[in-house]
Amino acid sequence: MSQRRGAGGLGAANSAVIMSKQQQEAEEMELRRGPWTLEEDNLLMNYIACHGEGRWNLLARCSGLKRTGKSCRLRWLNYLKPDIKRGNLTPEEQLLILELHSKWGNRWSRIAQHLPGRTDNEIKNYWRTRVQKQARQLKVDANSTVFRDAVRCYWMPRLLEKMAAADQIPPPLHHAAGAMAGVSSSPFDGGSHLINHNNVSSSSYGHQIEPSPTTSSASGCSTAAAAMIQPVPCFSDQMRWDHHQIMQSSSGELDGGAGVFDSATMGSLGLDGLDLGPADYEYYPHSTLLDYLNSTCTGSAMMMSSSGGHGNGGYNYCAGGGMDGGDELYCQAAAAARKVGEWGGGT
DNA sequence: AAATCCGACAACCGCATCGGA
DNA sequence: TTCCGATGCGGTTGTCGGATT
Repeated sequence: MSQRRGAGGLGAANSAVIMSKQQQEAEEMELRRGPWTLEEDNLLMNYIACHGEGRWNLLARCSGLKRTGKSCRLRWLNYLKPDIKRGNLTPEEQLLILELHSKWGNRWSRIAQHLPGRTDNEIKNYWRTRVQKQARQLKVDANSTVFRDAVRCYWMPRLLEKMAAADQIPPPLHHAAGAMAGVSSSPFDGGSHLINHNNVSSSSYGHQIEPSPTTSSASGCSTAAAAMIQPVPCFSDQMRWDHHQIMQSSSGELDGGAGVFDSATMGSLGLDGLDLGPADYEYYPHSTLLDYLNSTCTGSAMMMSSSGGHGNGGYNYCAGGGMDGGDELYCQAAAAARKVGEWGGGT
């Protein structure tokens, strides 16, 4: 790393002629680069404990650290700060990231503001290593409509499923929880009345959510979902609204381009990134994201294979039949609405 | 057991923005 | 108004450790 850093990020043409200010500083002061040592961490923490955050260049000069102010700031914000949350991202956090990214794009710091204890760097890495990997394997652009909708209609519901499962909602009900992310019979009721029959009060997100008239067992969503919703008002409404738009659109807004994905890709995908446990397979006729995409592309055949039974999966959103071209990519709405009706007792 | 591959993460870079002189 | 330093942001890459061959 340090070798590359030694050459800096300068273009080859410039590097021989122009020396950046930072490089000059580095050479003059023999600034350290690369991984931080324990001693450096201690120095930084002690200095901040005494003087507080901020004025990073001053800190760098006065603390005895042979680092740039930038480097000190980054080390503190991304690693040493006491409220940094460690460990894997929870399904709730993943879901939030997916949703917020669909809203804001690569505004990592903005997204991070809604995930307490998580840094923009961590979120960015998650996106690149998990989400973009899926897109690469599917041979679609991560920012494409196709992929975004696949994420929304396939990935998000499963994350919601996991959250619901964590709340110990029985399978038929947590199917409905999954469906909540994908569809609704109206933009704002989201089928949320279908779940949380267990009246669970705990939240794996780490903060307690007071039951409200809209999140109670009578009409609310799962508590985990509710917890997730808290930091971002309109989150669930936006999601449901998006799907309402999908449902309302008979022609679909996709312009195709996805086609049917090849079997090699399909075989390579598995459940990468989704982190589902073995028990989850029982309920998912679409075991992969690619599966989902293919099903939306190939129209009725796959979709209808599951249209008959309870408990055989809630993600065959395709209404099937009567679609052509790009429409086939976008067929989850009607069937899903019916599924929601089934799981929810057809109310 | 060794070599290679790959995913995850930490860290750096350049550029943009902000605020004070 | 302009300049300049400080800070923040997003993109990129090196390193490390575990998995696979």
